[in-house]
Amino acid sequence: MPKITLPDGSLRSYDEPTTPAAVAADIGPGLAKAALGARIDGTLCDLATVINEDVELGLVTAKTREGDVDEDALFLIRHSCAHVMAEAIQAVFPGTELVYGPPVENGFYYDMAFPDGRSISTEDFEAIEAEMKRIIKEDRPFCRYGMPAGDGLEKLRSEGSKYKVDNAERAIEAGSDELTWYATGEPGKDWEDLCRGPHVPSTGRIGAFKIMTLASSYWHGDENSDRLTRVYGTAFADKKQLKQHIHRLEEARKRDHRVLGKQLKLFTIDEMVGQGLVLWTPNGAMVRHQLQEFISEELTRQGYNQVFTPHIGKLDLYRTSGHFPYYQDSQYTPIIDRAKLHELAEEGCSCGDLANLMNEGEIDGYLLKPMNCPHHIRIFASEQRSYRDLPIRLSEFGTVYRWEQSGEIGGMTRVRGFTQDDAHLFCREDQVAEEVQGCLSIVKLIFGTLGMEDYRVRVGLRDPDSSKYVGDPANWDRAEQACRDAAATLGVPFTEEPGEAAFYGPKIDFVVRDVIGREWQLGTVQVDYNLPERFDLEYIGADNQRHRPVMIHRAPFGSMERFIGVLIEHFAGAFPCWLAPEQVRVLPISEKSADYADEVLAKLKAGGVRATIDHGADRIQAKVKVAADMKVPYLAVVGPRDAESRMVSVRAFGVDRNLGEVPLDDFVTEVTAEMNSRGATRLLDRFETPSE
RNA sequence: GCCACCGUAGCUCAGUGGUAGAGCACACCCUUGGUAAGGGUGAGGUCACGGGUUCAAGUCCCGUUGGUGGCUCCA
Repeated sequence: MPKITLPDGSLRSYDEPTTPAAVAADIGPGLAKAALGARIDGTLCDLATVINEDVELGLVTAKTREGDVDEDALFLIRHSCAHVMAEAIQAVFPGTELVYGPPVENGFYYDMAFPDGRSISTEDFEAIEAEMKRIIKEDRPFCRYGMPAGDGLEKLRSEGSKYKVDNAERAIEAGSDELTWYATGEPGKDWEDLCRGPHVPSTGRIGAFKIMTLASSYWHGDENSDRLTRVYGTAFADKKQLKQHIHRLEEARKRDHRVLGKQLKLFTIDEMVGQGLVLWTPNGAMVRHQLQEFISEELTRQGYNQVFTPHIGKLDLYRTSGHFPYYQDSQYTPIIDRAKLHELAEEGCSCGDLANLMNEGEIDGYLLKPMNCPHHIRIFASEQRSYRDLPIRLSEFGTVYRWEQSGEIGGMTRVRGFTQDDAHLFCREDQVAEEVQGCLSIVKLIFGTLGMEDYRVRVGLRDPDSSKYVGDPANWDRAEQACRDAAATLGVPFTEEPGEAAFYGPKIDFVVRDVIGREWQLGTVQVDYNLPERFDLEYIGADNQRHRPVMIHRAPFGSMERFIGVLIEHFAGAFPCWLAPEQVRVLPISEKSADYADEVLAKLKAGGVRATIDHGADRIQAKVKVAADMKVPYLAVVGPRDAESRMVSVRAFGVDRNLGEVPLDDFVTEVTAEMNSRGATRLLDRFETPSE
């Protein structure tokens, strides 16, 4: 006699076991028709799930009662669409083995193994989609049936799919005593897939779908295992939502930093120079310069000392730090003396021998630095240090080089040479908490000034069951607490992730999303008990004994490349005035105002404003359009009227009208004030502007 | 590195085996116009690179290189 509580609090009683579908039908035919699935005590289920006890029941429809897209509905639709796609692909490519097909953010995928020699191309999408449409039109029910684990495994083995057997074995290992299948139609007759569900009631409920792209993947994510083909698709409740999704992808593309980087001439990447090596063109270099200046000023205020170190260092340095032996795969190969190479070649030394000689330290060479810390450590070690000197905070915009796999490189977010906003703090154990805290205050300030609130924070803690960590557990506890406390002060969501600490210390990471939804790690703050040990660092304590300092690595914005890449997207290329490469463009109405326009330009430049002038023969409409294309924050339009009254007519990026006339001197003063205050005061505040 | 797609003028792109195109940008001329593109003329290409098939290749095939999406990895 199940009693069912609905989301509005109302109660329905049944004399015998029922299903969400039946409850929906009781409530009304509209709901029965719209329901795609159910939430039973919060768990997403099929509409056909039998209810034989008291539960809280919610029915899943395409839209929530507030009218938003229901994420659970999308999950059901996409998961179901993955089945339909798999069936269609098997129909078009007989012999294809299925591996795993889950819904993911923005869609779904299905990993599959094509029969020998067959491969799928985007040209096949049309045929597959046609087959999918046919299956959807047939509106076949998704029918679930189960079997005891042993019998189910037997069935799968007899069918001969090693991947599905593997999936089942994993499910059983995880504690399932039953395996379930979903047939698209009649079990035993129609297509089916091992699946725990849930699904929409029938194929016809998949409103709109599209196969998006192909990728390769590895079985279990292991590159030494089978290579699989991954087919990505997406599905929505209706065509309109699908269309909106595709439109959003197109819009996102417009603010992609790679597109804007070209359009606004911020940077270029030249295949002649090398993959993943960013050339900062003047506009981008100016943005970077302004940002570095901002960061540097704050670091000075916080007691950091700036240093400069070279781009290479001896191999032995990185043997000591551990970078060379442990992270060889992601380094450029070492630089070895030419004469030495000739000599070895004459002795018949092979490449393998050479690698061994380097690994064993028999020959030395130089490494393009993969990290800045060893250099900074040697600066610390260059003098005897007293406890009174600590903390010592050495900062550098330090350029490092890493060998990333070619398929990974892209734009400014993943590159092979990049400049970190790096610093290393050397402190006493009792100073760790305060120093970690200090590292975060700059993050707050800079993210705050830039209006970047959309980031998340991960606190990486040690895995309590592992012994791989170096350092004293009591110190670890304190350092972990310091990281937690510091993260809490940021006022953004943070997660604690046990097991995610480095072996040498706990850390705090900052993660942001780019315009196409990919997550990127920006900065990090890491406590390190390992390197001071490896380099035998010490200071003299108040007790006149030698002590080991603790190191903190911190690069809160990660790299200038990645950070500015993300920043370009954050502002959609429209930088605030203080960061913009070109802050003001002077636009004379005609040649008659050329002299006055030149005077305006000269005054702006004298005030330190990055201003240009457009003396072209175009009409003012064209000049405004061209300046808007470059997203110049302020336009100073000057014509005979302005010259007469010694004013400029102001127009601001993003405001589609002439804001009005401002006396020339006021204009210069206010733009300068805006620049110098990094946007704390704005010229725009002078006008009544419509809210953006 | 793996899979798929792509690389044509400075930029964005059209061109599906038969004499390389458009818009914007650029140069010159006309226009001197008050807030998101006035008009004309012109210059600009080893169709990423290397090989092959063909009477004929931007177009088809192979290789290389670079880009994009994804996988994997990430101090």
